[in-house]
Amino acid sequence: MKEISKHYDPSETEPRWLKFWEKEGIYKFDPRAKGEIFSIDTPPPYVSGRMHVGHASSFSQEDFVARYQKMRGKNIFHPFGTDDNGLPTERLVEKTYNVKATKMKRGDFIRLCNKMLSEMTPEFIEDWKDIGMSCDFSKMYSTIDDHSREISQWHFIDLYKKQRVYRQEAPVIWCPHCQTAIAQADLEDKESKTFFSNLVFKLKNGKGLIISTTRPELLSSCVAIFVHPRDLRYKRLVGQKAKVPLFNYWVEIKTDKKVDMKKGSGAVMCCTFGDKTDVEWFKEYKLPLKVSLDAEGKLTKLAKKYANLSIKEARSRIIEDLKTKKLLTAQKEISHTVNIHERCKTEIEILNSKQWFIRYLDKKNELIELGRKIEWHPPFMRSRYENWVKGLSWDWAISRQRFFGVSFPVWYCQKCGEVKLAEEKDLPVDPLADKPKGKCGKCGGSKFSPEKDVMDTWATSSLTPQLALQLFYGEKETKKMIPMSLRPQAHDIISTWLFYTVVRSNFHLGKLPWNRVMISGYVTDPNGRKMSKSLGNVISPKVILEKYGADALRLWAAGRSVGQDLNYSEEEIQAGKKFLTKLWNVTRFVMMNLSLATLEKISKSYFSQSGKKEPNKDAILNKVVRDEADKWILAELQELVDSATKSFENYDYSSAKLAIEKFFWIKLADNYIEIVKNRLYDESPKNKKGRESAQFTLYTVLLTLLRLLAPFIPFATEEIYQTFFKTNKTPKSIHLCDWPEANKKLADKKRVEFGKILLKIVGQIRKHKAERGLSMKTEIKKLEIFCDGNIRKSIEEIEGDLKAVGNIGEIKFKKSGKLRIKISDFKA
RNA sequence: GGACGAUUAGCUCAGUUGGUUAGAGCAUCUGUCUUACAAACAGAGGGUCGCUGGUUCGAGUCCAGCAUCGUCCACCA
Repeated sequence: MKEISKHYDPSETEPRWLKFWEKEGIYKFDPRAKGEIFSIDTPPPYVSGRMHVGHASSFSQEDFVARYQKMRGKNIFHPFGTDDNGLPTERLVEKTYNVKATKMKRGDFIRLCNKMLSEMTPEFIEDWKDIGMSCDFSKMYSTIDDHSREISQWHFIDLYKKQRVYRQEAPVIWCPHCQTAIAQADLEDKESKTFFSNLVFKLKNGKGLIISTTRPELLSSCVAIFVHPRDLRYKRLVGQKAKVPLFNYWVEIKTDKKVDMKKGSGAVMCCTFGDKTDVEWFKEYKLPLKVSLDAEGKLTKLAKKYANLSIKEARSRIIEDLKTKKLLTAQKEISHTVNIHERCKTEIEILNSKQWFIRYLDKKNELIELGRKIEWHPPFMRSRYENWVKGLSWDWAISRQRFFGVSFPVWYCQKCGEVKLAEEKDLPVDPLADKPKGKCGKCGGSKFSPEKDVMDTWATSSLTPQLALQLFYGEKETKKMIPMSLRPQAHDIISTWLFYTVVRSNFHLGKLPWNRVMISGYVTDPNGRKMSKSLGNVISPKVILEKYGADALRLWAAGRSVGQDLNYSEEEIQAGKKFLTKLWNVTRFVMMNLSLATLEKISKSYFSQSGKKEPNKDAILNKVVRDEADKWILAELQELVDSATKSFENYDYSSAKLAIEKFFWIKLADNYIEIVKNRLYDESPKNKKGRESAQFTLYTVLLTLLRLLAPFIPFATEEIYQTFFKTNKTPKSIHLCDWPEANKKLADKKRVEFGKILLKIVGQIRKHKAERGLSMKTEIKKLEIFCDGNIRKSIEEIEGDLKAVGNIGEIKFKKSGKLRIKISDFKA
């Protein structure tokens, strides 16, 4: 027998098994392997710094499912990729190298992005390996590599042909900091303080009309004034004109129901563009376009003396001038919510510009219907999706005036402006470097200008099913593999990644991208607050891994039901580590009491010739297991297998974990082992059969338990399996073993019920001793049990075990309907 | 303003279709070296299940309303 330490040391075992799994290709995907395919659309994490603890928990949860399904005999497609194109990478590059993309040559900047990624990515991925993800890391995609660019461009062309994508000059949401158009989904809310100012617009008769606004800097963009049609105060003014202060031109007073009579003076100026309502009015009333803001968020020539000022500067200068000219009657500080760009937290503007859009507003109902066809775990997350789709009011703007992204496979004819698409066989293309083939289809022109914009990162990441599948499959087979089995992801990107993927899959293939989704919650700090750098409450998974190991981290992640937020608690992770120590000690106990020869003998009968099949149940039943206590724990085990399987089938890993843990600690460690201890210690010939029964039982229980635990704690279970259970006839890794099946012959409700009685008696003996401050070893001379005939019969069968566990001299039975015990005396 | 979730022991959470005395871990207290484990074990204390009504023989569980917290969305003049 190998010497084994008292404590389980993850820092020693985990790296060792990581290497082993990689070397043996345990998680490699083989499209031709046996078994129904279970495919997972793994979220490609964004390469920016290190893994977040939120990642660690949600990826662990995904991995529980993957490992379970693998043990169920499915052929698991569990790919891995990274998301790295777009603004966050650009911002990180700018920060890391202290450069500015807009001030550099485009090519130099892109080279810098690629350089940083190639340096960062390998280390970044290590974190995912370290937490024990069972992904096939041998083939990976990145959303900016040639593979992804080709697929993304191909799908753009597909959309173009299907007339789902269009280019149009229109008001778009614009980030002045990133200097690009962005999508509705890229917005966040921010509460901010500002001044609500009352401005005087002079009427023809010399009187003043009060307009309340928070955006006086947009005055030169004012194109109309609106009042409510039923507002009696202004009824006579409708159709008249008013003079824009400082800029002294006339705008018409119009009516619209969207005006809130109670807000400010009840009269509002419409600027192109201050907000979304302005856009609606602009379109509805065909108002003129007056652009007073440029791409950088500075005022244009239209603003005359305020040109080139920033919004903030212009605002205060205009306020000053209005004051001087007595055109400002009041100003009060208010707090309002503004939209900011999620990536850089800058307040957004609305600018008119030419952009590519994916048209989906006409498909809202269909998209809601599709959402209803997906199996949601947990189900209530679906309403978030529906809510989002119902609230959509802009088509999806997919062009970005940035640099590090997938380019559009598009040129424009210099003569007539017609779009010239790249040919599919040439993909991926860089229109800035490559030239289109042939002449303009419309006018026959042969000179073209490239599209400089790049695609929104979601336009590529919404194709992850295709990106992942095409690493292993051709185009046709990929189509067949969709819908995939599962999309796991966090709830904060339901309105982006999840929604966009549904959109793309529907437009390209006319079907769902996956059959079910599993939505994970957030990780918050111990006080339930979201972790963020500004709060300084971010916990790095690296620190947890070093201190407690991946298994402990995973156990913690398994502790919250799907979709629920998880607050970080070091105590809970410690509890996970304690569980591992306990598991280790139970294993040591079992192994100390099984000689190698016995192990071999039992192992032979346990595994059939094929080396992988189910245990020989009849052998267990008829030949080896004979004691009641053994049959009891085996009956409990069957119940556990049954309930854990049901939970996993329902994607309810946390219930499975709870049940397994409870069985392990309470039933097995605290009670069963205590009960059979003496039977194991007694090596006398007359106890041979009793001893073997216990040995066989312990072996069976432990190996079954290990397999149940393998999805949660892949490292510790592998260590134990490899050290004690693996033979040349068994699978080379526990992660290639079958998931245990409940054995109906061993399952026995009556024995489970009897177990409760047994535990009650043992509990009362322990309580008796504890209350008197006695050692558990103290001998009890006589134990009287008051019970009915049936129970007496069962107890008599385990009399030996019971005497041993309580160190009881003699057991007497008294007839009684209600179970109780009497401990008459004991020796000190 | 809308949608969704949460509210159960000091703390973190379980609690299946309504059914005996509402469970676990951590923390607290008492005891125990017991040939797996003192980083352990045994035992104990601790809860008006957010509030108010309703349905029911029976409600932590179902229904209605309210409150507090969280998330997403809308509002942004």
